[in-house]
Amino acid sequence: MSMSLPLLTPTETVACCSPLLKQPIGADEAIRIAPLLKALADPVRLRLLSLVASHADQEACVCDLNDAFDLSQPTISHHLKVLHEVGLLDRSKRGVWVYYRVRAEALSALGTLLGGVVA
Amino acid sequence: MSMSLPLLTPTETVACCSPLLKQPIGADEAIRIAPLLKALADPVRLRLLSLVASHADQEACVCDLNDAFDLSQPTISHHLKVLHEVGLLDRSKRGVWVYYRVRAEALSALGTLLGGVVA
DNA sequence: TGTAAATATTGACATGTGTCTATGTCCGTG
DNA sequence: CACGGACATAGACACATGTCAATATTTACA
Repeated sequence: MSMSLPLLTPTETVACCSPLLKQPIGADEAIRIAPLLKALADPVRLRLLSLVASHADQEACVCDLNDAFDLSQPTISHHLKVLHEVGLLDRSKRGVWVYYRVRAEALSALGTLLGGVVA
Repeated sequence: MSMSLPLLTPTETVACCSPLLKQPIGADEAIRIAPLLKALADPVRLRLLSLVASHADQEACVCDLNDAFDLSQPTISHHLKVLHEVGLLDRSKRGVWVYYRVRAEALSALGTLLGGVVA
């Protein structure tokens, strides 16, 4: 957290468009970030995240998600677990149902790292 | 759209897409984007990308990169190939040396997809 | 209490991935 | 032309990952 880099040479300024590109990332930092990207780097999980976020109240129960894929229930459950474990999805149980919700801060932190700008 | 999206590289796909959270991403779209994230989802490749971008002129030759890691030369070559194949690194050979350069648009497109904002 | 529904966990399997050593290819130089 | 250096490719191997069927767990309700 919190690396402030005040003085930039012209070259550095040009290079600057994302924290990743501003300066060499540390080995430990890379090890910490990679699992987040790895969790996202699957088509099913990308769709799951997007589906949950697009759902009413930005949350969805597993029953809704299962129907959206041609995959077994345990497989969906597995993917949700992966996203939850890296902190991209919040999980709350209400009765028999389990609801997942996107942790937008986590996602946008990743986006910022890569240098994106919201349209 | 939907005229013909057959021949889009992963990079092109990301470049034109709305943020992941605004609407459910399509299955085909997810399949094209995931490889980009997968290429990034490795600590060594994250550092490679960052190192290349931080280098003078935003490009680096393999000889420089090899020294920065405690890995064999073929392993580094492999990772660079992965990053190159998804369009995150440009490659140019000059004499005996090969120089890699970050394709910043590709990265920032990904960032935008995830909803990040440059600080 | 017993049964059914919603999720999670387990175990198995095929496939993918990161790494290495060994070898190949391309290029400059003597 | 031959040699050496820079980088890529091939093959091998251990380990991780995505998927499923089977089973367990939790909860509501008759």
